Formats: sequence, structure tokens, C-alpha cells
Amino acid sequence: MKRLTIKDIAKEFNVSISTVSKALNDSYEISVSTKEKIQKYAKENNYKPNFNALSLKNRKTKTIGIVIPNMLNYFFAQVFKGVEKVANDRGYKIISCISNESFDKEVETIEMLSNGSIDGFILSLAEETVSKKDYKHLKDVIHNGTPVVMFDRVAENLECDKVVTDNFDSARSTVGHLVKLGHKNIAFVSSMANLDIGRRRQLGYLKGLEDHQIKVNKDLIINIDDNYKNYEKILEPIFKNNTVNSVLATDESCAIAAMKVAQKLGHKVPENFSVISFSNGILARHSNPRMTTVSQHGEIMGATAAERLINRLENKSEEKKNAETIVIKTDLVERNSTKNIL
Amino acid sequence: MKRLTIKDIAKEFNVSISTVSKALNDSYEISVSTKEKIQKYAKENNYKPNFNALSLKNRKTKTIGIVIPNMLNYFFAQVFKGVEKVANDRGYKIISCISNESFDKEVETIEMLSNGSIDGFILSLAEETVSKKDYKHLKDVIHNGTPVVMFDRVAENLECDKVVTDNFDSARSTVGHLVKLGHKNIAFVSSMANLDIGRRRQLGYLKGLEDHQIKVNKDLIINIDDNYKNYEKILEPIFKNNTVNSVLATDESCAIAAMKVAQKLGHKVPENFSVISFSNGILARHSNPRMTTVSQHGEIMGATAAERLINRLENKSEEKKNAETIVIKTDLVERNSTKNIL
DNA sequence: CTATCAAAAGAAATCGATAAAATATTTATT
DNA sequence: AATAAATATTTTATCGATTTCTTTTGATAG
Repeated sequence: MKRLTIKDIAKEFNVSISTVSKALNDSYEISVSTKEKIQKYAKENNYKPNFNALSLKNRKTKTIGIVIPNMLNYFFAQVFKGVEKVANDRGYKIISCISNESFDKEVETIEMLSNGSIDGFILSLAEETVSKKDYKHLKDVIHNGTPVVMFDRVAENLECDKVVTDNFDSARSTVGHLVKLGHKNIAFVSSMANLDIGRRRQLGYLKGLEDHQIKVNKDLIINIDDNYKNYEKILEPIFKNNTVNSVLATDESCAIAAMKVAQKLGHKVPENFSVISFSNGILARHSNPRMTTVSQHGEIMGATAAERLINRLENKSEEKKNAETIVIKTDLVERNSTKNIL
Repeated sequence: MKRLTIKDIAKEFNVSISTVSKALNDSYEISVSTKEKIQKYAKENNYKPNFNALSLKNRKTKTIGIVIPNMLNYFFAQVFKGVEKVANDRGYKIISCISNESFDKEVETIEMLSNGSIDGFILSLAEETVSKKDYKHLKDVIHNGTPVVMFDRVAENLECDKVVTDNFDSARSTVGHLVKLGHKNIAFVSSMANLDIGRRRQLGYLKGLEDHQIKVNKDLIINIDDNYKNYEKILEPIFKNNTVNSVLATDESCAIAAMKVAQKLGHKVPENFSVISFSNGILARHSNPRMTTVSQHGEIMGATAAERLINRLENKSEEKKNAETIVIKTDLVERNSTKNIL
């Protein structure tokens, strides 16, 4: 019933606990015969060194804390998967928390884990935190010497590693792509106006238009509060009153809403109406028609963040280096919601 | 830089560490004045008792391990959310692992965490584990005295608490619902023939037909291997060669595939073709038309599992009780993929 | 002025491991 | 046989807390 300890083994063979410890760690100080019998016994009885004792002694836990705004979001789930894979491969456990976009929950979580539970953090800011611009909890953690790697929704002024999407360039080149397909009346539909990543995408969109000397139609920049879930109601009148023939959306939900509205208004996707969405999740693969996306490679972002953090923890080369921002390039995944209309 | 310990505080006030410990725990043995100054100092300097030291001493970690087959699956993400919420409310942390439907990964994970890292497990079996029917790793854990709560994909013969969906009854009554809407040619599309939950749903489907004296058409029981991702290719010829006017699907992906195929073959959903899917996730809410579903309440399942586990850990009433199986009832969420055609 | 008792604080054991320092035991060397 | 060197094992301190058992201090009673 009770788990086997080093003490039990010591008693079994009438030796001291340090002999057992050294034997199990294959120390040269212990005779081969002693080592063999102890190791054999340990294996047969499924001995496992106590995690908390080890962590206490070594002052590290081999576990990393990950704080995610929303696990129901496919992109974040992908990131999580990437983190998990790398962490596991390198022998790390993951303690995960969902901030639910709440500042308080984010702070609580970080405080709760700042007691030696974890060796480092991987996190993406809650929406509330972004709008509050209050990063004290993170500053404290970093100042305390706990490595932090932020991803996707990062804070400009924090001194820590970051892994981000090239939001500006992606949006810009995607607009270029739409233009090449023959579109000029490109709407920008965003549910992220309150996030830095959303603003960057919008700037990229504007730059993309500028690249091709397309005049900006302010009515076609549509920022929908994410809390307002029925995007279609908002989009319908706008699409009706403007000549729109393509959409760049910041996420799949509003891309699908845009597509539905366009179809309802009699447009054919992709024959005369194109839609491209950021992220590349499950909705895009199941929509009708299937959606062309700007793939953000969530899994790669997660894996990169985890690599980075663990390298720092194990003080590889990164150890002394200053904080760095790693940009993960996007890819355009062409499916059936876009078409060359020239 | 280094985190404050009880020792540091003791040095600060020239008292012993046990005085500090008692003071922080508000013991009657310590004078009010001493307690006050120590507590004040601890608070100001953000003292937090070391997690590993506490866990070692108390022989419990206040963390639970959750093993999930696939985090990209919306249902599991919902369960996770439910577990996380309850765990957090009750002061527990969560170490999470994705088994990726792999038996080996599941075993490894459980072994890795069976060293005092966690107080108990919440888990849903990997597909591979189900087909192997090899539960030794779980038996060992349970025998070792670590409480386990299984959910959704459970193992019949393991002596532990379980939280499941009423798969049989749900499928049966859903068939009844379709019949009431005027459908007789109901296809059953499953991607879970290899899972117990899938088989139960199929049995429920058959029972539902029997309830209404509908003869079973074996061609309409369509089991698609989950690894085969292009469901549409399989469904199209079957739908073409049979008179089908409704579908009960075991998950959203194949429900959407069925809907697309039906639409392609000229049926109108829901005017003359209805589709109902198990689970109630993001795909159902974004399909066109939006899908009627048998909602499984993933979050509630997760919350229930967590409550159960924590109650056992803290030996509330459940402590001595034998293992129990809790059934979470489903609800029919009517959207726009079903219609009364009578 | 000492005996008794309560209050306050400290010493030491413990949780389960590691590791440095200290012994004990063999083996080799002259 | 004496001594040095190599090998094997034990003792003890440590990680950071809690807790039981002691000790110290001071007050009050006799």
C-alpha cells in the first residue's frame, strides 16, 4: 500500500540509507555486488524516488506552469499540445491553468504557483490583463528569478522571452494575395480590436491596401466586440450597404459569420466572394466551403516556447542571453473560400 | 532574488524557526506581540510556504493529474475546463497530460506521476488502451491507494469512480425524436465503433428503431474508422444508393460530413433531411445550418469528476463508499438541422 | 524565599531524498 | 608487520516546513 522508500530498502538489506541512495544512482563508491542487489530489488518492487523530496533537495521541480486564456479556443489548444509534447520529451510535467480572460484569475494563478511548484512559466495574457495594462504580477515573478516565456498575447515592456506571430506582415501579404486574386473591396473583420495582435493585423491590412494604392473605406474596417457573439447581425447591414467582395478576418468565428452573411446576400463563395481567416483550426476545415486560412502554427509556437523555457532552465546557451522575441512565420493555406476572379 | 523562508524570518527576529512556524499558523503557544510582528513581516515580504516542503511533510500535494486523450477535441477541452474550475475553487492544482490516444503514452504518464506528484487521477482512456483492454497500469495505481476517477471512456472492470454519458438511452430517445419528426430512414454514422461509448450508442440506435417497429437497414449503420479523415468519400455512395432522410452521428465531424454529402446530393437540410450529432461543440454552432445536437455537458462531467475525486481525497462521506458510476444525462439542443416534416 | 504552574519560546524529530565528510575495511607496498 | 592506498560504508547536514517534547521565564501562592 504505502510507497516504497529508500529507508525501506535500507532496512531490507541492513545498510544505511546513503548506501542505498548511492547504489541507486550507480555511484562508484558502492561495490558492484551491493549495487546489483539493491538495484534489482528496487526495480522489482517498483521503487520511484519521491518527487517532493527530490524537488525540495534540488530546488527544482521539473515542471512548468502554463497559463492559457481559454482552452476552448482551438489555437490555444494547439499551443498547449506543442508545449506538452516538448515538455514531455524533455522530462517536464505541466501544471496548467485557464485564466478565462480574467485578470484576477491570472494573478491568483501566478501567485499560487509561485511557491516552488514550478520552475518557469509559459503564458499568454488574459484579455482583461491586456486592457488593464497591469503587469505587476509578471514583473514580480521575473524579478524573483523565475523564467517566463510569453506567447501570442505578449506585453511589450516585460523583460522575458516571447514567441509571437508576425501579425503585421501576415495581414499585409494576405491583402496582397487577395488583390492578386482580383479583389479590391476587401473588408477587415476583427474580434480583437482590444488586443495588440488585433491592432497589428489591422495595421498590416491598411499597409497591404496602401501597397496596392487601394483607398481605405472605413466602413469596411469592422471591429466587433468579442463578447458580442452574433456577428452576423452586425455584418449583414454593412455588407449590404457596401460593395464588398472579400474578407480578411482575424479569427475563424467571424470569418464563418462573414461567409454566411455573404452567402445569404446572394454571393457565391468563392466564385465571386473570397474569405480568408487568421488561425487555422477546426472550423476552417469544416466550413462549407472549406476555408482558406493564414495558418499560425499554434503547435510550433507552443513547442518553441517550451524549448526556449527549458533551455533557460537548464542553462544552455540561452541562459545568459537577453530576452528574445521569436517570430513564427505564418503560411497561407489555400482551401475553397478563395478563388482568382480575374 | 531567493525566495523568503521561515529560516530567514527566524534570523530576522532572532527567534527559532518553530516559533516562526507557529506564529504564522497563529498558534496559541506564541505571544500576540510576537505573532503580530512575524505575520506582518511575512506579509510585507510576500512569504509563501514552500510547496515541496509542505507536500513532503503532509504527504499530499493538493494537485490532481488529468490524462486526456486529445486536447484538440472540443468535448475533452470542455471536460478539462470543468475539472479546472472545480479544482481551483477547492485549492487544487492540475497536472495535465495528453495521451494522444496512445497506450504507451498513457502508461508512461501515469508512471511518471505515480511518485508523489499528484494525489489522484482523473482520466479518460486512450483509444489504443481501449482496444488493447490492458489496464494493468490503472490497476496498479488504484491498488497503490491512489484514487482514480474515470470519465467518458471508462473501463468496465476497474474498481474506481466513473462519470459517464447515458449513451444508450440518449441514442435511443434521439431516434425516437427523429421518428416523431417524421423520419423513418435514419442512418447511424459512427467514428467510434472501436470504443465502448460508440457501441452503446449504436445499441441505443437499434433499440430506438425497435421501439417504433422500424426495420433495420444494415447499410445505414455506417462505421468509419476514425483514422480515415475524409468521411464524405465513404458516405456519398451509401447515401446515393439508399433512401436516407436523416442521420444520427456520434460526433460533430462526421455529422458535418453527412450534412455536406446530403446537401451535395440535392437534399435540403433541414427541409427534407435532418441531422443530429452527439457532443455539443463549436462545430455544431458554426455549421450551416447550425446543428441540432445531443449535448453531453462536458463541463459538468469534468466538474463532477473533480468534485468526486476531491471529496475522496479529503475523505468526506464518499471516502468509505464503494466506487460509484455517475451518469450525466444528455439534453437535446435543437438548432436548424432538424425539422418536423409531417 | 521557595514551590508550583502557566505562558512563551526553543530543541529536535520528521517527511524522503542527496552528498560531503568521516570511518571502517580491504588490499597493496615495502 | 607496519604503513600507505584504495575501496566500501556510515554519519551527518541539508532542502523547508510542521509538530511533539523540553526548557526557560515569570508570576503567584504558601
